[in-house]
Amino acid sequence: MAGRDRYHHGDLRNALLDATIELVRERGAKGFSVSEAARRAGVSPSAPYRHFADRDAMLAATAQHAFTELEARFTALALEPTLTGRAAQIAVAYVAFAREDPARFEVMFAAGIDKTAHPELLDQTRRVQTQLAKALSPHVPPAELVDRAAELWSIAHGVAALTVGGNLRHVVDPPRIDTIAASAARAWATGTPGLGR
Amino acid sequence: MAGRDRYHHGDLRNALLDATIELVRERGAKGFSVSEAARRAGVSPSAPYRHFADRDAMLAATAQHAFTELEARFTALALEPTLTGRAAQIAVAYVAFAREDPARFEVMFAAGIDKTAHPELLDQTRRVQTQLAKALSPHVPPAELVDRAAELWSIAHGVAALTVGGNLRHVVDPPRIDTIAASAARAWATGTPGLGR
DNA sequence: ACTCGATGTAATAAGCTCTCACATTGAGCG
DNA sequence: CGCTCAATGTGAGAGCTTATTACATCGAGT
Repeated sequence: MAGRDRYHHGDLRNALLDATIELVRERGAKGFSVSEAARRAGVSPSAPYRHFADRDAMLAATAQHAFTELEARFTALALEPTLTGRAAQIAVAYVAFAREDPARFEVMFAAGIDKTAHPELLDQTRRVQTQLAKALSPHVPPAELVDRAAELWSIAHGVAALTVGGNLRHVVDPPRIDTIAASAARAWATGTPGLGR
Repeated sequence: MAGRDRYHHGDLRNALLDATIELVRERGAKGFSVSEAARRAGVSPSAPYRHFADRDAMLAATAQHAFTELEARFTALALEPTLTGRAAQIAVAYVAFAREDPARFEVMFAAGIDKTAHPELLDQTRRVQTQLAKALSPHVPPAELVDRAAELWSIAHGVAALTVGGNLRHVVDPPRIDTIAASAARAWATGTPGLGR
């Protein structure tokens, strides 16, 4: 509770981050505004600027939080033993992550944030790549790991991005999306030369 | 030439579309503004509203133009005979299209346009899907065509989106992107059960 | 008790989207 | 040849937004 109507909010930064993702859910990244987030947190329009450099920084901080959630999702997977099993498992988990909360995914990849201006986000993309490489490592020659991980990421990301972007809407209906992700990943793993199973 | 300083521009709609894509190239979709586009076309800030319902409609019209360019790119392909050949060829062409002019790709997929509010764009997505299905049709059982085409699109789109979004920047360097696209598509085609080559 | 850094406010400049009444123009018709 | 009308462009303005600046308030330590 922490008594309302106090001059100092107490946890404004987090309140603003909550308001941000909520706003993106309601109106998309385009519809997000610093002012409205401040309004919802019950502070003046200039208060957020004590905690974030600018509008983009608020979205970037939200994106970073989303990236750590994705990271956790991956580490929580009980990886299957085979390459095809893992590939499908990872792709399905990635797509599920995106579809559960499209706003999260939008902030990470389609909010127009310049990642070179927010190095912490570049770091997060490296971590994703690293996690995928680690999952593949038992089944892929070390020299190919980077490329194979990028390929798997691309497959999962492609299904996720096209889906949440509404580009497959009149082509594949939602329940079948998981099937598409699993099937594509499985075929990729099966056809990947060099090794696997 | 068509004499300057005339009250009526003569081809304002097209001039605005040119200004739009140019602006997106310079500043991203987020940085695009109706006012600036009008300024560049040499008309008042309200003139564009005679040709487009709102800001989104300008971006949507630009996106539609981009979709027709992609369509043309596909029809111009001299398709290879094998499934793996075609898959790689299509994926590489798609990624090349995205990388040649990332602004075009951004407007199509990451400008935050609500495609359900612009049915002509939904149509365009269906046409992409259809073109891919047609390319795969000789090698894939009809019952699977829709899903397989969506899978190939996802693979190509994943590589393209991650790349132009800067998410693979510190992982895979640009020249190798084509390799990734071709390799992923080839593996997918090779491992796709049911048929192929 | 006092001070000081952190956090919030008020006021404001500048820019944007979109609307509405009005101006200008060219094309077709009598 | 002259008129009218629909299309196209302008000007002014309402209401929003981002971001800055000077000022206010508060709590944690000394």
